[in-house]
Amino acid sequence: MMYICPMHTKELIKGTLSTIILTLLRENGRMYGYEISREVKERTAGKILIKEGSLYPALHKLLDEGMISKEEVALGKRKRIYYKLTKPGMETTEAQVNDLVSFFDTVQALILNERPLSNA
Amino acid sequence: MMYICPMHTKELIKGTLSTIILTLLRENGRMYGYEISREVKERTAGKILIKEGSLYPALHKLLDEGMISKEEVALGKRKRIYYKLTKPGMETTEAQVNDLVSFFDTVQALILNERPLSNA
DNA sequence: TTTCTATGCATAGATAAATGATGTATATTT
DNA sequence: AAATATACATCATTTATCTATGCATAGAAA
Repeated sequence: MMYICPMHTKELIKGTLSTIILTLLRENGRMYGYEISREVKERTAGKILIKEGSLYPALHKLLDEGMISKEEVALGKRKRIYYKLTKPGMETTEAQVNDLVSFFDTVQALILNERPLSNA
Repeated sequence: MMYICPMHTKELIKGTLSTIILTLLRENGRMYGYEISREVKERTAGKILIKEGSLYPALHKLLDEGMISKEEVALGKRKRIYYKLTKPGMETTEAQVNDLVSFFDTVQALILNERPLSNA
């Protein structure tokens, strides 16, 4: 059986991943990487699949930038790394969400040819 | 005076440009590059600015892929290159718009925490 | 008339984000 | 016992966009 993959979601549109991660952390308090990827898959009905090769580097980058902090937890012999937002991270999350939604609105208005109200 | 540039629109989120070009061509029949960049700037109130270094390579790629055709027009001593959609280009435009809007919806639902109706 | 701005296309090199592929390991289910 | 799920990691590749630069004509302003 073949899975028809939408073009734009094949490669996550660049710029959305960090915002997705940040908002999930804001919502859930703390999460670990694998958990994030599961939740995104579940809540988007499999439409968005974050690859490990994208997720872990993105988390490391957010950590380097001071947006999130980490806490390692032992799981028997395995480890799990929980992340949560820092204070700067909370502000950045807010800004990024506004920015992204605004961008989506702008592009949608353009491609769906929704003219400004003044022309309606 | 300083211009505060939104993060995500600084670099056009990758994946949106070709869709923008295609929809404008569908709407206007035929357009040339410079005209496309002007119209995008005008209709987005300057929020989206397509750079020449992005626009012309994108047009050439769409041409190579057979999505658009070109027609060179002499303007005195200058030239202007008009593009219009091919038949495959029309179908692709439709598909890309649906795909992009769907992706936007999915991401927005995720980051704005709009749960599926079944959970409401 | 000179100069600045707008029009118009083009390309080479840099950047960066996401992916694919691969690796290691433990835990759980079948 | 084998397959699948959990859990993190990294390297090399891809590719879309940007920056910077270039050339050239047209029109407006000074």
